[in-house]
Amino acid sequence: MHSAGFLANFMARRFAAALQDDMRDLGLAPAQFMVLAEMLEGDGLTQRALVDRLQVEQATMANTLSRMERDGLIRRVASAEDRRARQVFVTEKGREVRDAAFERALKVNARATSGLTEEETEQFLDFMRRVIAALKRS
Amino acid sequence: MHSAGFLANFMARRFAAALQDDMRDLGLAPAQFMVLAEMLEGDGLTQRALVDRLQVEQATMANTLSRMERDGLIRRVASAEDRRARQVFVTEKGREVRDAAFERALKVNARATSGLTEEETEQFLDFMRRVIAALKRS
DNA sequence: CCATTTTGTATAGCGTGCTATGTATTTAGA
DNA sequence: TCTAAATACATAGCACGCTATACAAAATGG
Repeated sequence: MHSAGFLANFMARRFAAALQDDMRDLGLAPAQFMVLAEMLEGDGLTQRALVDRLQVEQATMANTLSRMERDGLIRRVASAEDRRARQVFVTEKGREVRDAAFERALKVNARATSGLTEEETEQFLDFMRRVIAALKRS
Repeated sequence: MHSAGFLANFMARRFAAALQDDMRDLGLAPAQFMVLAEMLEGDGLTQRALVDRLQVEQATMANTLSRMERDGLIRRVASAEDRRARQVFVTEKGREVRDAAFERALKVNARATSGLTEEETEQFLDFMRRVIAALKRS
């Protein structure tokens, strides 16, 4: 019925919509949650480090961080070692929101794969990784 | 390493990037290609019909069609039977661009699944459909 | 037949992604 | 050392997705 590309796009939009719905009351958008989640085990990361981990372009991250700073979820502090860089710190509000959001994100993932067995879910993740690898730019 | 949601998002972006790269010279963006492809077997569809087929919101489609009309890929004509509706027709330029784009889209899909066997690819598509179904709004 | 509801589009406003570009700082190399 | 390259970030501008809203036309129900 539909191509792999179409399904991939549609599935990603369903994931984002589910996350957005579940986090609506927290005032947290999907990409913003990813940033907070990435700093669960320590903040103070530079924008560059977040770009590497979350696999988005530098400009995309800069804009997402601007919105998060505007909303009081993070603070950006000029780095002492490298004056070009700015370290990102999660605010108290950011931490509170993250805790609630994290559980909901786990549930979305669980719900998404609720129609798959454990083994199928593993295969599914593996397939996605292989497709991503195959699409790496030449 | 990454959740299903993260991988789904990343994979969809890789698909879109691959399509965009390959169609850059045609001046055709991914969502625009989908519209043209959907009308391969006959145009004159209303915006509503395209929304149903391509599974995006009505407002998203309206905006995409506006850009396509601006770029001379389609024409929108007020419907005779229903004066609310506008039928979408592919222009000559749209048809030319579509023919070239279609082959490239097939190649992107082929490349994406080149690391999977035929059977794995079938499983992969099935998994995505099941995940999409599981994420349907309640 | 007329009022209400439904349907088809358009628009505003926003988040997220991208490329391209500019600027400052740091690093490397001649 | 001093210039050139690389690096970190910001900004502009665009595509595309969404929700919310408005409006006109069609369909429905009393």
